[in-house]
Amino acid sequence: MSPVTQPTELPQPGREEIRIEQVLAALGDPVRLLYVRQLAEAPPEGLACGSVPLPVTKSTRTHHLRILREAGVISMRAVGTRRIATLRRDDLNALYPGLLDGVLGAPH
Amino acid sequence: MSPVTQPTELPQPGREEIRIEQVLAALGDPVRLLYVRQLAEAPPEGLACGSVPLPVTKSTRTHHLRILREAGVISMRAVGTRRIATLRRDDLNALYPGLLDGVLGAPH
DNA sequence: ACCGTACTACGACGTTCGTCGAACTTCGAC
DNA sequence: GTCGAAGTTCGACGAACGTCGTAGTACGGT
Repeated sequence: MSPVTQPTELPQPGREEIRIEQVLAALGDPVRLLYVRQLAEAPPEGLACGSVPLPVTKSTRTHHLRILREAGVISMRAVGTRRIATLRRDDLNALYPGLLDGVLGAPH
Repeated sequence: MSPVTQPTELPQPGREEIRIEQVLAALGDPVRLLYVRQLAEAPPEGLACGSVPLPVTKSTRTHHLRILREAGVISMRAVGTRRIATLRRDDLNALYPGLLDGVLGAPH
């Protein structure tokens, strides 16, 4: 069979579908903000989801990552059994210039 | 007696007490974001709370304004029976440069 | 003194949210 | 083929949230 490496991109909103309320609500949770902060300091081509330490269980982590993804804050692609996450910097900067830097620059 | 005009400032966090999670969560609600957007387009010296149209009742409005105030997003002072609200632009810009503009510049 | 306006306080309610554990899927390695 | 590692899904639970109506406070005007 031709098990060609699929698109592997998990469903996410296009740039024009991103809504500011959802982005802000997604970033408003301490666990998710912690995740985004660590993701922002990672190499440009992303990070395995599980490699970021979080004070919650696996299933709760999945829940939070989904909210970030559906809000348009992060992108996830499947690589083997892993998920690689990246910050959607370009989209966020284009839509809300300054927002991301303002959030990431806040007192840790 | 000396009914000197009191401080009239309602309790709010000092600049150094403002927490980014609270700010983002406060701005993440549609009703509150609507309020902040209208407040941002108002004259620099603020707006009477009740003069901003919102699709909720009085008591719900009070609730939301308190959340915005306690998060450090707005400032309120009493003038007669009215409350005048102002955006804490200086504090927010100093703490999270770019954030406020990013949020306010978002598609209406 | 009275009344109306502007707002706050207090329950109460239904809904959403964050959390978890257990069961399941998928993939890679041996 | 079997095992383990990485994630997801599915209830379930308590806590927090958004909403409302009623009652109460505080101030200004007449």
